[in-house]
Amino acid sequence: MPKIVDHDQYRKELLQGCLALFAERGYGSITMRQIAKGLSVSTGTLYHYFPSKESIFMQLVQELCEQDISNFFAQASEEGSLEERLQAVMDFVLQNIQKYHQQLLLWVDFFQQTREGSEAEILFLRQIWDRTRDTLKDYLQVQDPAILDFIMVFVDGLMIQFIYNRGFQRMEWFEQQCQLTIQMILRHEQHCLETQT
Amino acid sequence: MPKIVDHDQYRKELLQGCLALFAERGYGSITMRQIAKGLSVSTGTLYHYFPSKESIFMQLVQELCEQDISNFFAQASEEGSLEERLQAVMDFVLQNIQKYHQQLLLWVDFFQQTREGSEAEILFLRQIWDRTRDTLKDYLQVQDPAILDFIMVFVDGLMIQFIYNRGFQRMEWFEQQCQLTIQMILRHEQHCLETQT
Amino acid sequence: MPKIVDHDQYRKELLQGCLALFAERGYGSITMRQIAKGLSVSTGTLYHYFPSKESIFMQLVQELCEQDISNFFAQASEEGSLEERLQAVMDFVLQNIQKYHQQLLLWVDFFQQTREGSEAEILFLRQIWDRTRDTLKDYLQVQDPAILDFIMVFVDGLMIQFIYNRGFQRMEWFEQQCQLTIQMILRHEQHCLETQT
Amino acid sequence: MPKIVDHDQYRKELLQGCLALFAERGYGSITMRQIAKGLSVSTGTLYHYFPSKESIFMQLVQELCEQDISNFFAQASEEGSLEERLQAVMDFVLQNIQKYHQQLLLWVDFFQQTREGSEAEILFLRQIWDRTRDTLKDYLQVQDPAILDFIMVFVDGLMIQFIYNRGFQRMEWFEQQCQLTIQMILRHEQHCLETQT
DNA sequence: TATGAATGAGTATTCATTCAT
DNA sequence: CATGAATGAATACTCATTCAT
Repeated sequence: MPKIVDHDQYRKELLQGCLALFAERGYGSITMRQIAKGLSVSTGTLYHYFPSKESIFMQLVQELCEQDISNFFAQASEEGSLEERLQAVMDFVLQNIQKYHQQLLLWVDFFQQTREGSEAEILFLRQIWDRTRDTLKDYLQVQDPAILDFIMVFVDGLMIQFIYNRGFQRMEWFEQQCQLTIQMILRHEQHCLETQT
Repeated sequence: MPKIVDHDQYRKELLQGCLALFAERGYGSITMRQIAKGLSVSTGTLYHYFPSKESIFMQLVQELCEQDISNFFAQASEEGSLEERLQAVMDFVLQNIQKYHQQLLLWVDFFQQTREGSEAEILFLRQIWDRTRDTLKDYLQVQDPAILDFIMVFVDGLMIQFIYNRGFQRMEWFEQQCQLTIQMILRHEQHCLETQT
Repeated sequence: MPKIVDHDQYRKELLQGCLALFAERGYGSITMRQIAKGLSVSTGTLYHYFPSKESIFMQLVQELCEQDISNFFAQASEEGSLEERLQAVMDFVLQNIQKYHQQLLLWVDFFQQTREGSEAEILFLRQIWDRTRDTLKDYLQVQDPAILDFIMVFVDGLMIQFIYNRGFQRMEWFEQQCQLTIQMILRHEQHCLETQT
Repeated sequence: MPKIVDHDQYRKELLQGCLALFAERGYGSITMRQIAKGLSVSTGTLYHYFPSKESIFMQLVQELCEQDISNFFAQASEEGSLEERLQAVMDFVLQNIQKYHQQLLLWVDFFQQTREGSEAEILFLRQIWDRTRDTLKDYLQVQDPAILDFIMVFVDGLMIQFIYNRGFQRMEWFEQQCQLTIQMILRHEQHCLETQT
């Protein structure tokens, strides 16, 4: 009988601990020793659960994404008009803006690091991105893919603002931008309906 | 390798050479040896002009901002309707997407680097953002500041897409997003005019 | 002006120092730190002169082989009968038996290490081997390639004996084996001449 | 994985399994985890039966010698002329070249390992060599001990070639070398008989 | 001024070994 | 007996920086 440890469960716990560490120092800057120390395990143990630093990152991205999606559905009502659902999405983004801003930093850092990297990782991340988009599509029930992409572009742009301004930007500004965008989308949808008939 | 007597002038020339190198490999990944090689000087010479790697980076960011951002909208024609001018802005962005994407990368690197840094740098970048917005405002003659911010958010979001997709995304996708956004803005402006009266 | 060092000359000096270190501990067992320490330089300096541990080994093998050849010709007379020249070869081998035994260990160790290794290294060593054989061929003026291979097989076998017996085998035994082999080869050559006519 | 109660018996079975593993990857390269995996046991179990990696290796060498070497010439027919019997020996060597090449590798590994080791192991291997020579002597009925040693030197040299060339050398080359050597020995014996009378 | 040789702590990763279960 | 999680020192190699020339 081995030491009683739920390998998979413990791996996820370590992953959770990694989020804060990566966010704090960035993918490129943090070392495996620092991660191990931050998690209060040895480097050997770290490698027992993850084959490489890159793997930690990959698994972390996946885990975060899955959490995001389930967190969102735990909070958002599946009912309501398009406007209400757009509002729910934006509310969720604004509530988690701190967290998403960290995630964006992580992603960009990673892309810097693996600039000439193998296609496999890029495709993997691509899939996660696609999954998020599909979830968004199902929730909003918007048919036009361009609108979905537009929303995600907008949210990413918002994060960049958050980075640039490091919290100096007032929260109201973000809310205002969201309202503006929601109105624009609604008007666009309205217009499409009208021109169709 | 020019034999320039003016220390400061030569320093700036070296800095110019660094731009492409940093953009190509990222601050974290490029080594001093690679920079030196890329500039066709020895590491010793590099250290003669810059006290450290971080110093090169900081000076580069500053230099870039000083010369580059102010020219953002210098090219576009001052004539035409709002739609034409929005189109001119988007065309300009798409034409220079490669370049702005590099700058965004540099800035994110900068923020990673100065994560716990002094407020001075943040304010400095803030000023650049404001200047860019003012230029945009003058050009588009749009009164609503939220719209201007929205455009900049959108452009930043577009850059993030460019990073994520590393050229996998077709150019048409970017053009489509721009058209969508232009139409949304025009419709918004139309709506504002109608409700005002 | 750089620090005055003849890069290539110093590299060869380091290489000389490596011979003893490799021979003492084996290619697989010795570490780069130990090599650096043994050469009284830092690991950084070691990597300044050699790109990798494998490269040190490769260059060492080449250097040793070149030295062997030039040492041999410095000693051996180009004149004389086949018997005298065979004798010169065997004398040279026996005189350097200690050294060759170390080299053989090095080679075998290396082959163990790079068992699944890239073809490049194997081809490189192959070339060195071929060069030795060509030199032997020119010296002995023996036309039959099988005889040359036979001599090299015999010498390698002798080294294995030296390893197995670690000097317990008396020197006379080695001399006796050499004489036996020389006589066999001469008799073979004689026979070939007779049957040809 | 048999469930054997006899500790010692099971230990020997594990040892048998180790032979292929060591031969395949070499003492230095194989890890305890790989050995454990290859034997379908856990590392803990491995350490239950053997105190260390080195211990496995040493016990393996001993076990191999005990069972393998004595069977070296058991297969060959006891009838026939000297030529036929030499041919039988060479055929046997060539048939088992793969296996003996592995054993030679193991022994060289052993010598690398025990470079500064106790004399006991060396004497032990010496005995094996002597026993092999005695078996060869009985089989070939050659009186001259130098010839017997010569044959063994030749066979060892052949193995070294096998290692160096890693299968690149065609099998015909080995056969050719064997034929050459047989002819040389026969001619030598002939000569001895002639000069004796 | 300019060079590039030298440094050594630092990097991701491996591995023989231990030990709680 | 058996397991495999845990350890941490060790590995090959890197890199910002220094400094003699």
